[in-house]
Amino acid sequence: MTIEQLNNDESRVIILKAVADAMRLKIIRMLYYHGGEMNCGEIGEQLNIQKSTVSYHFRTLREAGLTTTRKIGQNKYVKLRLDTFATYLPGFLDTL
Amino acid sequence: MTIEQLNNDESRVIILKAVADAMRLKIIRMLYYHGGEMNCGEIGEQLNIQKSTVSYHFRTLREAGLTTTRKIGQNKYVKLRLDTFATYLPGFLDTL
DNA sequence: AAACTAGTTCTATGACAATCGAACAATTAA
DNA sequence: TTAATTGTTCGATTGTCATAGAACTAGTTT
Repeated sequence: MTIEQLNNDESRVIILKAVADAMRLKIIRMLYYHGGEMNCGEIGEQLNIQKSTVSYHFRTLREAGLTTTRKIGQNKYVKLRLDTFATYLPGFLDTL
Repeated sequence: MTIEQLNNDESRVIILKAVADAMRLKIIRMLYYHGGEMNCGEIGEQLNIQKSTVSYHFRTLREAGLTTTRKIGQNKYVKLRLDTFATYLPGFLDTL
């Protein structure tokens, strides 16, 4: 079940909930100001929480359609889906 | 304690959480498309939930700085604070 | 092959959120 | 002054969310 299959309000709520968390805001801000992709570990290091928790937040963002993930070897690279932000939260990233 | 006294991320999370709920999205949409102020009862009627629940959602929106309230006699009128939306969620209302 | 590294999944836990119904307060109408 | 109306607050319930730690998978290094 991906975000695109839900009706408008359901996906909107999922997206907003995904963004409505201090940790995930930090992750989004990092990704945005970094520009491109970031290693999951790289991000996790700066958050000072367990890797299982980091993984949980990445999943939440991915399932909300706010990020994409690419695996290379044992590393995973995450980047923001600017299209989703533009559709549901236009201008939001620039306020961070 | 009002939203303006908190640091940026704290208020951001409160605002986003306030918006990340299906009922409150409906309320916001109603207020936005109606244009001006609306009677609490008027809004509540269309939501099909108990008045105590409606009151709870109004408080959540107000404490997040997303609405203001004005009491006239026994009625209460609510309107959106467009300034808050513009600052934290620019363009968001137009996506609704 | 064995040890190491990067992430995920599972289970448990504590905190917080949404809802309801009942009691309450304040205003207006009869 | 008693009814009715409009909204708030309180207590209880149910559900969801964020976190941690342990066990696990997949890929890498030695």
